[in-house]
Amino acid sequence: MKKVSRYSKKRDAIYEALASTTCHPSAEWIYRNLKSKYPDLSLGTVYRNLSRFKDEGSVISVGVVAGQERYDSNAKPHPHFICKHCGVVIDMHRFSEENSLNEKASALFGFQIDYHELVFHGTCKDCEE
Amino acid sequence: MKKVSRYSKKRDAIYEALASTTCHPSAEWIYRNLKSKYPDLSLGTVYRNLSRFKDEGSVISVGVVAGQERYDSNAKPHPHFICKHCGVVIDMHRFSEENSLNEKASALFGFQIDYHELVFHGTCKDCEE
DNA sequence: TTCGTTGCAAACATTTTGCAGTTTC
DNA sequence: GAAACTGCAAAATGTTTGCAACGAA
Repeated sequence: MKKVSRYSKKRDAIYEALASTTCHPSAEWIYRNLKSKYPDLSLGTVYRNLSRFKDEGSVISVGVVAGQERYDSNAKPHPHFICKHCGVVIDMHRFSEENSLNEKASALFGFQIDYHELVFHGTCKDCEE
Repeated sequence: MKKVSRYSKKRDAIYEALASTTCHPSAEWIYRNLKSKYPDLSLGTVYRNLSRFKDEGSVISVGVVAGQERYDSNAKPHPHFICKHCGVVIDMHRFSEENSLNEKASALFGFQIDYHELVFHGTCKDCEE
């Protein structure tokens, strides 16, 4: 019953576009980014593949910013910072304060916890003036 | 230039509906909840007032769950748990592990941080079987 | 009477989907 | 050749908005 996966040049390109930026793009950003190289690319294909990546677990969603879902090819959860002015999404890797949060939360509340999201909101350096 | 605020029975009812539940409802949930008591209530009014509450700071957004924005009348940020199966959103008050996260993040990265969101994802007790 | 608030429906923006044609294997 | 994949455009979904009627001060 399982669907066999077949190679697709565009799927590779979509993943590559996502993996080679740190800007946590939206589906539309990826679409515009690839449109010049693949003029017949369709937005539906971008959505379909992003959805597939999420199912596979190779891509995570950073959440919805200004109405658009934003994606991250770094599936290992890590904190993010979102600027309330320009909407930029910035990784906060080295910030590993929260390694044990899941266990603590699980112990306290008894939920079965897969992962957590930690998102800081504020003003980025470019928007400070 | 500032708009004077006038009393509105429906605005009160919308806030009250939000404040008297712990389910972090969507706009549509509030609409359905009030529809029997206010048969001529319109969904646009719910959205308009929720948006107003957010601007005033009396309500915060918990984020978008399954395509719908979810609201919380407890404007003091606190962690949440979201079940990946049924979408229930649960407060995690007593969990205050993260009081100093903002300062730490600010010191490390230099951003001006207003607040953060901490959301755990997993399976709630009802969906475990 | 003024002008903030609402209902309604149309407009909007993002995402999903059906289908026929294309590509991979 | 079978079935996965895609383009396209239509549909679905959640939210916003314009406008005339309504209601609070």
